Amino acid sequence: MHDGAEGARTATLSDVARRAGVSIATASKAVNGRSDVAATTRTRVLAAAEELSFTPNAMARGLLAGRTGTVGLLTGDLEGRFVIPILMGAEDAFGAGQVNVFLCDARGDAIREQHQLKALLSRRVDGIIVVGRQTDPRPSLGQDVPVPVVYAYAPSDDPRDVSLTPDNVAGGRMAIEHLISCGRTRIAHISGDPAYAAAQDRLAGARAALAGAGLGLVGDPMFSAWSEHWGRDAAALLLQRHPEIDAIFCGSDQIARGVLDTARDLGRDVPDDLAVMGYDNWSALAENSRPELTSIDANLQQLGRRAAQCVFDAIDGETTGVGTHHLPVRLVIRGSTIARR
Amino acid sequence: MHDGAEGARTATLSDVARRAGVSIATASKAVNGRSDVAATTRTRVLAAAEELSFTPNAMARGLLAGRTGTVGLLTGDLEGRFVIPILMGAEDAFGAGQVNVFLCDARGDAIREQHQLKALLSRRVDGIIVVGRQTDPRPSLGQDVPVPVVYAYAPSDDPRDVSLTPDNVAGGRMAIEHLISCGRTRIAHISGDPAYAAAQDRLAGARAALAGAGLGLVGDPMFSAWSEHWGRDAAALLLQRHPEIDAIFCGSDQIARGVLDTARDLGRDVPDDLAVMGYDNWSALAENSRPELTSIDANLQQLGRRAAQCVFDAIDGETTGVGTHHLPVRLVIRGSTIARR
DNA sequence: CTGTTAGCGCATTCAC
DNA sequence: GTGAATGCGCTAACAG
Repeated sequence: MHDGAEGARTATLSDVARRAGVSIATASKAVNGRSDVAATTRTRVLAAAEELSFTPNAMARGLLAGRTGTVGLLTGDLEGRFVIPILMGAEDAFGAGQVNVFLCDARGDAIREQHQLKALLSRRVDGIIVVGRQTDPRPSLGQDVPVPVVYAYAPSDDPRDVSLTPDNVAGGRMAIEHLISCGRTRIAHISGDPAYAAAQDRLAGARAALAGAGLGLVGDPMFSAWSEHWGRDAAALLLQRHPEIDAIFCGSDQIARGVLDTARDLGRDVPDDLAVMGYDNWSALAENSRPELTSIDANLQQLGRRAAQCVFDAIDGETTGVGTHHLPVRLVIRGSTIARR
Repeated sequence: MHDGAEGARTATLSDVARRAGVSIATASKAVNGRSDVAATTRTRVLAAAEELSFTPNAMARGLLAGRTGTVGLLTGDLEGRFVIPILMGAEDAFGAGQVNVFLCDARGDAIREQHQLKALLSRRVDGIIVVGRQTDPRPSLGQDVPVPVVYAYAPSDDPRDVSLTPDNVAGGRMAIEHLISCGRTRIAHISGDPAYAAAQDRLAGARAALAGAGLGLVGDPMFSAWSEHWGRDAAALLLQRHPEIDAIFCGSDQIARGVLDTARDLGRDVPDDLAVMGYDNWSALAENSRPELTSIDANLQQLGRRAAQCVFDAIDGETTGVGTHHLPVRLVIRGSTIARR
């Protein structure tokens, strides 16, 4: 039980020193494994520390060192599916290096974000990762933040900042190349909100790949919402208008799920008669459909780790190239494009 | 840009004091809004602070105060869908009270958890929330942690600890009561892994509600995995064996999605011919099915806030009752149990 | 090898 | 009202 009012504060180094019968300085050296301490003294100190369950005060340490061993993770919206894997990757990378992470959710509010930033700076974090929920550029925190800042997923709108974002253009290209390699030539595209850079980038990649193969999209790309409902409705319209279609590249797994639903209703066999691709590789959706969904994975956890690495490097003075870095994505093939046998 | 090597360290209070031509003590009082400072002096100090963009060092403050204004969020698995809303709720509740949150993911490893705990204590967090990913009891951190600990979602196995977990028994009861109120009497149950307390608790609640209405479950409850695939397979078997069934209560939304799929294949109309209920109210699934899923919501964000409140109270010495508290859940009615008109 | 001294940045006595 | 002094817990110089 933690002590409420009475004595027993948590032990300090001077408690340990007193109990071991040495000076504070010696105790410090012993605890920190410095070499210039007699072996016998060291064991005595360590024993005392153990008995008092001494834990060094990281704040006092940080005060001296000028570094705190903490970083801030500033996110606009924890709810977003994409933020979590990035968070995990970053926490993982930092955790291995004895760094702890402050989590701040600004809830998409710029004012709140300023408060959080202020709080992080007052905690003297050694660096900050800003995680957005879309791949559209977001406002920079500015150039006068006294610690390194790295933007993940949503790049900063200031090219002087360091930003890491998934390569959606490459993703669109890979998707189409995969479909073509499966022998498909009459390919349509159903995506989400056209205001998203992600939607436009994936389409651009898709178009480039099609053009490279001397092909074009069947019909106009269809944009609306990133939802299953839209996927169903769009597929119904599309398949009615262009029954010759042999593949649909979807802008998200949710949309793809809807497309699968409609294909089933219309008696179109997937993948033999119609190949369907998703995007995001959201396993809860992609691995539970009938058939399972081929998709593009943005390697977000990896992206989080890379962001952490950039912050580390920047803290050590090694400056990562500024600007927006587009990180590679990955094709995950499942039954919706290639029949299982 | 943050300064790499050269001068310009972040300003300290003594910088502010010097610039304002006052002593450190006076500067401190002015900055902290203490009353015993002349108005003119205060404005002068504040101006100086502004010009130097002075940010008080929270560590130095914490060193004096004995409190850090930080708490640890120790989770076994960030991947889990259930921990995120809890995290959000807690972060939200703390954020309002000027507290910052350390996020630690132990990745389900007990050793790692010990390390993380040690790190949090060394950072002198004022309290800790332990978030598990299942509602099964988990090992206690022990009674000798020097700060208050609250367990969220996964309760501690030690009754002397404070634990907050959703009331799955009530959830099961509410589900059945809703189905009965919809006029259903031949109700079956398909759930996930029977080793989960959640599965057993929901079933127990369901049985109690059925018994209260003089009813029983049709067939044996079916257990396997928390997946859509299982939902599809189980429903097929169930509806073949017991075609008279008029409602299926599912242990998760994923399972319910599978059940809906099979119902469609078999030509059973939902909800007229067959009512289907999910559990968890996972909106990505529940709001995108055809029809949309009635489900039980565990109010996890609320649970996170409550956990934060408990930690706050404990820090202030007000001890929340120890033991496991079962927090209320909520019925969310959609088209899978009541036809839209 | 060990202990003494001097701060890290700040809030709090208590004299003036 | 204001400022000099004290110390939170710890580490880095030195001096013994």
